[in-house]
Amino acid sequence: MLMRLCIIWLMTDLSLVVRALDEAGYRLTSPRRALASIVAGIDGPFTAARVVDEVRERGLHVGRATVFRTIDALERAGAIERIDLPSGDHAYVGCAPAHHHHVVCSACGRTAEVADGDLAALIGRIGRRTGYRIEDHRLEIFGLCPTCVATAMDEAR
Amino acid sequence: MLMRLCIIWLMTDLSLVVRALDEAGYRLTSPRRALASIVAGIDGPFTAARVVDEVRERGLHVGRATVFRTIDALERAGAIERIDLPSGDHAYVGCAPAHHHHVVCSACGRTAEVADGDLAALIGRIGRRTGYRIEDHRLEIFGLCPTCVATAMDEAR
DNA sequence: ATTTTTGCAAACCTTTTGCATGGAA
DNA sequence: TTCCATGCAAAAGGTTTGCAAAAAT
Repeated sequence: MLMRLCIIWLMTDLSLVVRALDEAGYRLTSPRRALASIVAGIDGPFTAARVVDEVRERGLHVGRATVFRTIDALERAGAIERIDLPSGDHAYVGCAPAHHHHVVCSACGRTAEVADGDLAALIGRIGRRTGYRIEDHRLEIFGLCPTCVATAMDEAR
Repeated sequence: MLMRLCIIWLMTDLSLVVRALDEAGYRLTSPRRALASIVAGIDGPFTAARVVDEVRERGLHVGRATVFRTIDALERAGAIERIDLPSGDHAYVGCAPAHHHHVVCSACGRTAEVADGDLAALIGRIGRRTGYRIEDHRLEIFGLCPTCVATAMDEAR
């Protein structure tokens, strides 16, 4: 079992999510508030299916289409950002105004910071070398956090 | 002159794809050869749907399932690599044996390969700093290729 | 009052799977 | 001859859309 480690942005805060929707001109309806709350309460990357499940588990009256439409609205509003998991699934992460990169182990929840300066320099160098005017990039890292490495070693014995 | 150069290039690429399949222990069937030819002939990233279209346009007798199974085989054999476009579509690009990354032009789809040296150093540094045992990584870069930058400038007058 | 949003269901699109047949090694 | 691979069709997911009713502004 390979555990995943992804670079994500700062954890989501409910009020930030709602405000982003509001400021982007979206009406603040109760389904949207409910979904904002769900999204803000999920730690780490989440899929649309995960949100749909959460809706069902909480016994909320929110349709599947509304989940997708709201996720779309949240993305347009800049409250969440889509990432692509190695499995190919589309996932989303909350995103705060400041772009501080974190490393998070989705298994145990431990986080570590990644210095962004090096990556920015690397991207800049690549742009210069290839002649491309680079507008966006994604870096995904996969591996084992220290604790999980130890656990894996124990289990392998 | 230019045409001949093109043909030679395509054939070389095709043989690489077929050889990769062979060396990975896959049987060389005629559907696989046909699909290898299609994949080798596509310039830039391609989706499974694109391959299915190409099969239909050439009037080939190859089922949809075989397209997906062969793309999977090609990926396992290391002949192609999956990238995720900003649109969320799954696409594939042909790739040389060595580990590397691509820069994808968001306007025309041209790709350029990126030397991995610096990134490997960066990943190593992240691993050392965070204590994570990093097992894999993916870097995708999007921007405008030199040609499209020029075009954009022209259009902006 | 006007415009947006919602839930529902059905449509759509991509990808996978079961199975009998056909082909490669 | 022995598996592996194929085509077909059906299923399985994931996402979008049409529409009338409901809610926000």
